[in-house]
Amino acid sequence: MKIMEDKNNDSHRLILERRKKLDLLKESGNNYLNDFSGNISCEQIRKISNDKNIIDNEKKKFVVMGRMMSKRIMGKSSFANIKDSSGSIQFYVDKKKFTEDQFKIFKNSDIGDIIYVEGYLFKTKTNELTLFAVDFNLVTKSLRPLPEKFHGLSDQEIKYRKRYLDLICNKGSWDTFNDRFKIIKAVRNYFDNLGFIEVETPMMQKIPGGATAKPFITHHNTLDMDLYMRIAPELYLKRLIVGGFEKIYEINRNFRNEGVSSKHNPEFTMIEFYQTYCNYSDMMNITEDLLRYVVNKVKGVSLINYQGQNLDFGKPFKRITLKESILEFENNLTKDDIDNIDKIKNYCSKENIDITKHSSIGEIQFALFEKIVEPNLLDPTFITEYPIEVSPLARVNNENPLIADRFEFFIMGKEIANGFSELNDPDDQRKRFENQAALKDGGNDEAMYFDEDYIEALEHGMPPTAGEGIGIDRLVMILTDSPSIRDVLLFPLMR
RNA sequence: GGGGCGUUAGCUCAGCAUGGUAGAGCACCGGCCUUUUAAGCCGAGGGUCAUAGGUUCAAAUCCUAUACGCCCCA
Repeated sequence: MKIMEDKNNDSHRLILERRKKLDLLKESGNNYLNDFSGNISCEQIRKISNDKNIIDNEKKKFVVMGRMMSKRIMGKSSFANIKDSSGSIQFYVDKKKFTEDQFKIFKNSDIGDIIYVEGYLFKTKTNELTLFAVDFNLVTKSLRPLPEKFHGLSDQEIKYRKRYLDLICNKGSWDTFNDRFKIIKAVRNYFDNLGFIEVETPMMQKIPGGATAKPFITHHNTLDMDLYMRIAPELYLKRLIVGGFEKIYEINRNFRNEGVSSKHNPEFTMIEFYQTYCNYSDMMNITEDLLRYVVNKVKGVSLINYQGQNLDFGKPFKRITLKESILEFENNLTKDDIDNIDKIKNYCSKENIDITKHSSIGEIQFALFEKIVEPNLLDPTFITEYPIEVSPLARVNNENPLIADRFEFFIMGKEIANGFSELNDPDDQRKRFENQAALKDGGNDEAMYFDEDYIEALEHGMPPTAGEGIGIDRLVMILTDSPSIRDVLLFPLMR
């Protein structure tokens, strides 16, 4: 671990050097200034500079504020760069044009300081747009040196732990997070435009439901009761459907007490949305339309590249059933084999697929799918016809009682979304919960809890509804070409 | 849980196979420098080589354990 503890001399010396400069500023009452206004962003300046009358016009002065990122002093003339959230611009300091005090402040300023620059625009010999400074001030002293200017910050651990440094130094990281929030905004826009209402449901739940996952447990002192951090908002959102809402969504955090990997963080962001008088097929259409909208909104094109693989969101997404997908990726199995419990078990043991926790054929088919198909689903693909046993909240199919009206959606081998026609038969839901409770008693700590209160809500009548959850972090990974979920979480969990 | 890789100056990295006084660039400090842009030139400072043991006359280097991180597998 390379976390700075300031116990060595070099770090101390660099900070002391800057503290001395801060003391000088304090003496002149010039430290930690506030009350600035009238500044303009670097991006705005670049736009304005297209007007030829602005260049070399000493009467047109602009104020820029931001962080000083580089500094080149050459005796009487100096160049430096200032960066704000919109970009950066070079400024020029002519020693003769500054008072002695002004130049002293400039000379004593360090890379990383927050500064104020006022000046007019001109172009250098190399045609770079530059602000000719007529005034300069140090607004906020930076007491610690920034990482190296050319290579930036590359220590993965410090990038995650001290994200602010990563954001200052690495344009790529900045752009990724900028895109992340554009994506979330585009998703919201999409549903708002369709007349969906954004709602909020509990993060702390007495009974964690809506997914098969291990929850985090916490405790309320005054009430002396244990509570769970939610693993999904699903059962509360469906209570709202019972209550009369017809189109709702929630974008928020879920918490799952599971392993940490490049695809999993204990807290992650999901959107769940529900619409009455719809089925799972409508949800697939919405998903396809939504992704096309978001990709175009954020990237401006429908063809993107993820880790070397081209992904075309413009063409129709593939739709295939779970069993068909197994046959597609495994030539040694026939359609009949998949439905034959002995043959499929035999195959799994040969392929080292762990099915010790599973007994029913549906569970084994699902395990087989996860192992041999899922990692190979590179292009955007819907998988349909999920076994009923692994879909305890989904409506049973009319023709085939062994499958649910459900789909999952994959890109680049990652599960991005899961949606289905909602199970609104309270008696069927009770049986499904009973099965889950039995699994839990049997030692499966990811199985669902029995939620009597939710059954009661269904007994009041939930209109036919379809719903879906989309993993926002994974979607952001795809759209920002990020290999790890930690690259799209501002502050990923670190030990 | 198993395996592989990594941790050296504030930052980016050499050095380690074959043990022998700790290196560079950036940053910082001093000097020179009027259109630079990874500015340049001269000079100076800055290290418990992740931690703890071990082997050895001698360990950043070899061995063991631990911590933290990254990747792969379960």
